[in-house]
Formats: sequence, structure tokens, C-alpha cells
Amino acid sequence: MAKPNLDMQARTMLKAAALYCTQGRVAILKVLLKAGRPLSQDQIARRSGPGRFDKVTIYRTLESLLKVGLVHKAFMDKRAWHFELAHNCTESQCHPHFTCTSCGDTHCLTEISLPMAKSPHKGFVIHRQQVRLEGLCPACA
Amino acid sequence: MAKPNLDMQARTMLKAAALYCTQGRVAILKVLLKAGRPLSQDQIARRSGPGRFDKVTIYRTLESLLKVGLVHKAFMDKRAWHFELAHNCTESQCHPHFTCTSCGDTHCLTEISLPMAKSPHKGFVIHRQQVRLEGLCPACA
DNA sequence: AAACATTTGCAACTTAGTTGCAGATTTGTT
DNA sequence: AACAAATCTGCAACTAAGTTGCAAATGTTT
Repeated sequence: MAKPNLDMQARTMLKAAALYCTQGRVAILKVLLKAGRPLSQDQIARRSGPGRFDKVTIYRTLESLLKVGLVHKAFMDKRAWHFELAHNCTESQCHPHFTCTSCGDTHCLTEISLPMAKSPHKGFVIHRQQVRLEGLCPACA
Repeated sequence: MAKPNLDMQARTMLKAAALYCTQGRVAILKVLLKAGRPLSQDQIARRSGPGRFDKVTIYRTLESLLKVGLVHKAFMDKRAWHFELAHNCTESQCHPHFTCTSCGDTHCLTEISLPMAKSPHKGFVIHRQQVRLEGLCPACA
């Protein structure tokens, strides 16, 4: 109704992925298409009309979109914070971290030093940058 | 007892930061010194002797170490997952993300493309890499 | 060792995310 | 257009990470 093009786009994507075109999937896909940036469950819920979909439905819908590759998790973290000693780090940049997808351990790659990114667009002020790698550690590979 | 050098090192760091040398802070600092990589509260608890410190104590201890700059949070995420459409991303690399520390919004920096990291050490197999920037967005700057 | 400043543990709470199950949608078929 | 089969949805209840208030314990200074 409001955005026939977005609607059709969402439905086409779902068809192509061989998924049911349910209200939930179409609405959530439209929200993500319109936003064009990573959103949390909470943000998606508010943007699709508060109270329209259950939290569980949104998570499960996203999971189904994830499985067919239409969507991905922007940050690959576990839900727990991780702390480390602050030496070797400048205020703005820490060394890269490597997280093993098999054992879950994280290692510091202190040998690598990276150039600091330049401001990507006029108006963005960069304070810190972070590089993370994911894969298999020597023990698990 | 086991590691007098680590113990002294921890105490020296605390003194220099003008913090009380409490059992908790010394033990937790030693755990982090010994690990040399980012650990979650859960991991710290297990390594400092299960049941030795309350979860709350560990979080508050880390917060005090954080405030004086002895420790930092290795990953700067919020606790919520963020999802985005998977287009524009190769299997191994997504575009960098910029998160504003003021309004909390995350933006995609799709214009920037980065070279894929090479394996840092023999034995590490890199599957994905992720770059995140933190600072102020144009609206908040 | 007393007095003061911090820290600690407990209990209770919040928020993100998960699971099981019955009832509602969606799809393909007639 | 209507039915059956497959799939999705909401509810309620749960787990795990992290937070807050407060009284008791510990650390520091004199």
C-alpha cells in the first residue's frame, strides 16, 4: 500500500529463496530494505509497528532469512563482553582480534599493526577502530 | 604463592593507579595478565577459582579497572545482535560499520573496500573479517 | 588499633535471546 | 473456492548477561 516497490522487492526475494511470503517476513524484510543498515530486534519491532509482531516471531523470522542467506548478523560477537589489559593499545586503536569459530577462544594479533582509517565521509569523526577476524585457530584447524 | 612475579606486577599496577589492593582486584588482574587475551566475566570467574568471587564483584572490579584505564572492553558492541541485508557482502568480508557513540546508530560504509587480511600466523585459517569504527556521526558531531 | 573510605556478597531485577506447544497462515491441489 | 499439508505465529515460561541497593566485610591512613 504505502510502498508497492519495496513490497514487491521483498516478495521477489522471498520467492527466489523458496520461503513462504508471510506477513512477518515481508514486513521485516521491508524494514531492513528501507533502513539499509544493521538493526536489532528491538529496532525492527518498533519500525514494523509496535506490538505488531511478537519478539519471538521476529527472532525466528530473522533466523529463517539468515538460513537462506538473505540476511546476516552484522557483528559476530557472543553476547558477553570481553575484557583485556589495555597495554599495547593506543586510545584509538587496539590490535586485531581473532576468534575461533570452533573453540570460541579469542586471540590477540599484536604483531599486526594497521593504518588508522580516514574519515569515510565528511562529518564523521572517528574515535576508535576495531578489526576482528573469524576462522579456525591452529589447535582446531 | 604460585606466581610471586604476577602478584607483584598486579599490585604495582594497582598502586600506580591509586586503587585499593583488594583480593578481588589482584586476583582478577593476575588472571588477565596470565591470559594475555580478552576474557568474559564467566571465564574470569572460572579461572580465579569457581565460587571464589561473586559475579557482581567481578563486574564491579572490572569496571574500576576500566575507569583507570588498566583494562578495556575488547569488543565495543551493545549486547544485542544486529541484522542487515546480506547483499554487497562477500562470504568472507562485509563492509565496515560505523557506530556513533552519541546516538548509537550504526551506518554501513559501503564505499570503502578493504584488502582481506593474510593469515597472521602459521595455522590460523581466516574465514571472515570485520572492521568497525566508533565515533560521532555527522548529525551528532 | 580506631576511624574512615572502599569493596564485597546477597537478593532482586532488567534485558536479550531461547524453547515447547497449540492455534493461525500460507501454499499447492482439486 | 475450498481442503489438506506444511509452515509460521503468539503465548508463557525459561536461561544467561548484566545492573542496582544495601548491609556487612575489607583495606588504608593516622
